Amino acid sequence: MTADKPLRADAQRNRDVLIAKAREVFDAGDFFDLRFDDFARLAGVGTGTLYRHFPTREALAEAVYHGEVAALCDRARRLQATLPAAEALATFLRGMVDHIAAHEGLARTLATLMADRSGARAEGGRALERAVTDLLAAAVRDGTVRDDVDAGAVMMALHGISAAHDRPDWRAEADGVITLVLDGLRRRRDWSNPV
Amino acid sequence: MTADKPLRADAQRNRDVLIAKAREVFDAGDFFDLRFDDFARLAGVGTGTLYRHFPTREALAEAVYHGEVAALCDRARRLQATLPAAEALATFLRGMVDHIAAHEGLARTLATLMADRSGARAEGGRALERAVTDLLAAAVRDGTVRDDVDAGAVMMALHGISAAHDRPDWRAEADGVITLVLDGLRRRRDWSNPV
DNA sequence: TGACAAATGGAGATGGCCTCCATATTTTCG
DNA sequence: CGAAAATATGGAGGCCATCTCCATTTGTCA
Repeated sequence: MTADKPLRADAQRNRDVLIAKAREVFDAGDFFDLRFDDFARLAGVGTGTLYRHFPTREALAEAVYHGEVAALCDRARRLQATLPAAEALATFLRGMVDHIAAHEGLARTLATLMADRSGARAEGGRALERAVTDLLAAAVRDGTVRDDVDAGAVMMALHGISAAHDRPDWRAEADGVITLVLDGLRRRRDWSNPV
Repeated sequence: MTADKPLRADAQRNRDVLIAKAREVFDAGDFFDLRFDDFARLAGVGTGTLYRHFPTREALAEAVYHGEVAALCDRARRLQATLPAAEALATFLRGMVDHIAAHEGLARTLATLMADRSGARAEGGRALERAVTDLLAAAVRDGTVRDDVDAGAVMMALHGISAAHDRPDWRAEADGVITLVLDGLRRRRDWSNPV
């Protein structure tokens, strides 16, 4: 999938600088006040270079998004390797809310730029869903989480959280949703499914 | 709020034509393939007229959105006046899903255009929430719906539904969510809150 | 009906987006 | 190592969508 061609050293360097600068500007929420050409200057490259690497604003957004997703998946894997399953899941989800809260501008900018028919968005979503599925599966194997709920539900909750960013007290509600989800997932003796 | 100034007759006519044509083009999903000036031609007015009424694509989107919200609120009020409360609520929510399903292009276009800091979006959301609140309150008064859940939860569900439009079998899932919500709202004898 | 106000439309200025290519840098190979 | 080939760079300039401006038309009011 990402096996295109090995980039020349300087090209790779420029590409990385562009993505890093983009994340920075996205996060600050300043991206739409900027001419695309000026963004090139800001990153210290010529416009030609910018356009070769990223033909459109959207392409740039997709690259940033891709990196973000990769980092999150990585984090999920690391947590799963070092913590008990249930704890790994909880830590990951709570961390997700922290992450969204800390990078509101980034989330908003990415959402705006990829609102229209972005294959990358779907692909990233799937990658994240796979990571969550793994976390869940481990917890189910542990016996700490019920086995009749799949990752889709959790993903919808996360999606809802990140989409509702303008709610007055978003943070409290988001934490509430996560608590609800974690609580709901816990395996327990109940009326319909006695353990 | 909308008490600016009475428009001259021809101005009002042009404005209406523009909004109607915009809704049509949005719905077909063709809006982003169009030069803004060409849209003016398509609606049968000069570019000057277009720009006087709607300085930006976003302004046009907000006007369409506003109309859409007004129609939905109207529908809620009409249902509330002619049906038993619980039925009115159910019909409204189901109709909401139908509406979103039938106007996918419109929903997508509006979401794209108003993704960025749109006060109109927030305002429309509040108007819709008020309508749902009224429907709920009536049903609570009837005794057919529990009284410890507010409209916010329902709004989040609707929001999630309209945002997840690209899911493979969106329709089934959406219906599922509505069923879940309606079911959850029904007043009943249960373990924690005996009636 | 006349006079004033409001609205129109489209020609043309403006300025952002993107291409193109002469030059510079990296890599490969003798 | 040095030269040739391959790859990448940057920014001047063309192109075209966006938006403004105003001479003309249309509606309103007395």
